[in-house]
Amino acid sequence: MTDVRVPEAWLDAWRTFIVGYERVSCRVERALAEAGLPSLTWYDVLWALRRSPNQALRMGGLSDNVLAMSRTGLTRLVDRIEAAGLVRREVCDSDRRGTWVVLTDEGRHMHARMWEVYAAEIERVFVSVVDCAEAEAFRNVLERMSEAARDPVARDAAA
Amino acid sequence: MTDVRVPEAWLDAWRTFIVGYERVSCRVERALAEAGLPSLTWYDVLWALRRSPNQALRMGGLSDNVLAMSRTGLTRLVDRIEAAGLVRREVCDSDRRGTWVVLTDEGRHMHARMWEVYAAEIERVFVSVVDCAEAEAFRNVLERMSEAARDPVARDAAA
DNA sequence: AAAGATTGAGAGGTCAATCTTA
DNA sequence: TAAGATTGACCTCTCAATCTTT
Repeated sequence: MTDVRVPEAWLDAWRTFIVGYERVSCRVERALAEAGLPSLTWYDVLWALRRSPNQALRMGGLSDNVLAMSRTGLTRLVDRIEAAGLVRREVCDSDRRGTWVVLTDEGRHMHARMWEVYAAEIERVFVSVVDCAEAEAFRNVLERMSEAARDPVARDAAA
Repeated sequence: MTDVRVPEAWLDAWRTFIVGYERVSCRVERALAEAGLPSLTWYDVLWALRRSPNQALRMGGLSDNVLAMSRTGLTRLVDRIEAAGLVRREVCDSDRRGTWVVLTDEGRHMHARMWEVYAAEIERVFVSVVDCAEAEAFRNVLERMSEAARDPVARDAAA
């Protein structure tokens, strides 16, 4: 169960990380659902577009922003979001292989409504229980973890 | 984009949290897959059983341990893990409505093999980049967040 | 009637193969 | 031939309905 490479103190923190993420993200999803709004997956797409130059991105660019989703999955996701009228696809003139995904007015409005709910939850589960110095230390730790997770998985590292 | 309720410093930390979790969990999944081992979902089940009194739990008890999965989803998941020979189901004598899920020897062995790989990744992305005091502060923050996320979503809070 | 668990139908995801344009 | 994006087949998860036992 234990292992010399992962001392108990770090292991406890790791478990709390996994469980904490689950609890917190489930809570946000629940709040959105109860408000009759789409899920966080949709939010990620709307957010990525909202902050882009012309509130538009090509599928590839969108894929870079929406983690935890394959390119294929993103195609299906955009299909649904487009069917809901929140984005529209446009052919890319400079490179006709590409497709632009453009945020519509409805999409902008939906993003705002979702942010209302999302922000309220972030306030409750994070801002209200963590002071500024703690938030900074938290961010700092997570940035190092992200960085350490970036490089390729080391196979036969000992060889 | 910004909101008075969520100051920029906290919002940055929140984004790093979401992205960091994704990166880190993807890396662990990748390491398991490349070692030809099952996913973290299976690990959670094996781990919960491994640490239980008789290395056995009823479906309900298992469901409490395996977050991020509905009761129904757990039934299907256990179907597959059982088909792989890592657990077996047994009727519960004291309450014949219930089902025991029992860890097999193969299951114990698989858990150990998976932990090898999992621990190596935890070491790389967490232990090696965070000191003990930081890990403790990290755990502390996440525990407060978990706690804040626990109570029911507040509807009509202002009413 | 309620609790423990499973099943059928459907939503959403992935991989490999495909289509189109560069 | 390679790159951008989509499609087909398949896998996994969820909700509502169901079956069995209390």
